[in-house]
Amino acid sequence: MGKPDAGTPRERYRAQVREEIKKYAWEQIATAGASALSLNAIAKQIGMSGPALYRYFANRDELITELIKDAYRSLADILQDRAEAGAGLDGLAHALREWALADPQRYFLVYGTPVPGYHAPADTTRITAEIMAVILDACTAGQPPVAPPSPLETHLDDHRVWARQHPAPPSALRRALAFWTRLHGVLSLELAGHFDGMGFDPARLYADEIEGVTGH
Amino acid sequence: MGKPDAGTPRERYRAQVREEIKKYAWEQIATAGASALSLNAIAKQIGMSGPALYRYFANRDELITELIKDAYRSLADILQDRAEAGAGLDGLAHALREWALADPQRYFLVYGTPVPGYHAPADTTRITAEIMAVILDACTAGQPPVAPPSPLETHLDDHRVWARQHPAPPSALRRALAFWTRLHGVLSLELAGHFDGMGFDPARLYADEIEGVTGH
DNA sequence: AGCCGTGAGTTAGAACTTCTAACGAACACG
DNA sequence: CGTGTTCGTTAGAAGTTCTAACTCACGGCT
Repeated sequence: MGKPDAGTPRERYRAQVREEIKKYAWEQIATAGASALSLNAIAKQIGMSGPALYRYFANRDELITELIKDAYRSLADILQDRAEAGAGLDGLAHALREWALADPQRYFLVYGTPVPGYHAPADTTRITAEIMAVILDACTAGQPPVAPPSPLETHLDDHRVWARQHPAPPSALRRALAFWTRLHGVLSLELAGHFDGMGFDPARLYADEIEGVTGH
Repeated sequence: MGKPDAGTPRERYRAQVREEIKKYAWEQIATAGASALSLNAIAKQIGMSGPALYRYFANRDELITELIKDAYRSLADILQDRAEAGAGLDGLAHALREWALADPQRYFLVYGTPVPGYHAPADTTRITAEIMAVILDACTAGQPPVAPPSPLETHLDDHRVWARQHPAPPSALRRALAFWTRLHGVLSLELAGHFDGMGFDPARLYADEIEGVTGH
């Protein structure tokens, strides 16, 4: 007994078509990138003519925003699942890489080049907070703070609005940021193809950066 | 006396118009991103009608490729200049950040989301080799290799096609990669606005990452 | 059971885009 | 002073997003 897919028949049909639209949208994005996404092409694939899609999404941007939200959501879910399964910082890091490699364009939808005017909706900022909380948990669990905080760590401790009540010590704040920025650095360059033809194995560089963050 | 702008009058005029096209193209990219670049709009700004631009660029992609090449070139020039002026690894890092902040969309043109099909022309890979050489120089000059190489460092030493005859020791190879990936990690997240509303100062995080790479 | 309003899908069309084709005119060169 | 290359033009094809107006069928209510 799956979830009863609550709602009126109309609502259920509507949700179903929305999902089908998004399915073809993902296919297009995976093969040609988000900028090449064409509503007309999607409509043709589904079998209805052009403007019909505007019953389901106000415009192209709203569809893309929805896809970005779904991408964020799937990343947050995976990280939360792994964390609940007892994964440490390195487990989360590997989960992140698997998620990214599974669909590079999905990664770029979240962490890639932003459109200058675009402002993320409130939902996504809430999801990033969820992700940050998982990382902060893992960073706090890592090791007790022993050394006196560095200047940057005290700065982070002074401006911890982004940690949202999380009781992580200054060193954990720093490590969470390192986790995010360093892994993103390796990952985004790899996915963008900047390591192509360089000879070395990106996975080993990634693993080494993980060690650097977790403290060997 | 500046360079005489060699060539026939036709060639000089042609080069001049090409530059004007690129100028307006950069303006559009800076304000709306590369995906919003419109050849028609550029033509209108210059004062000629649409298809005239196709005398100067075969198509939209060729114009963008040209802009990417210019962006790469300007970054390489800046880093080489700073290196010749005696800048160390930290000097190069700050130059990189200044270059990125001066025009975020230019940075994304080089290091941002790639179009799945796109393959960089041979020119740009030569320019990346130039950039890598400058960084490797600075990494080698840093400090003598004392400790035995880590597993990753020996791996990099075994696959040093990307270093192109550069006599950098394994530790310098590792540091060059850290320079690239870690600084790109912080920088790209900052430019993409992912730090917005988080409270802390990205410049301090960047400076701290520099210290991590240079070895305090 | 039957009405009937809401919402889905249609076509037409406006305003864009890139890019090709054919034409005229201006310019540099022999 | 011709002459040919090249530049810029207009026309138009094929694509895009998105609006407007119309039909029609489905689902809820009496």
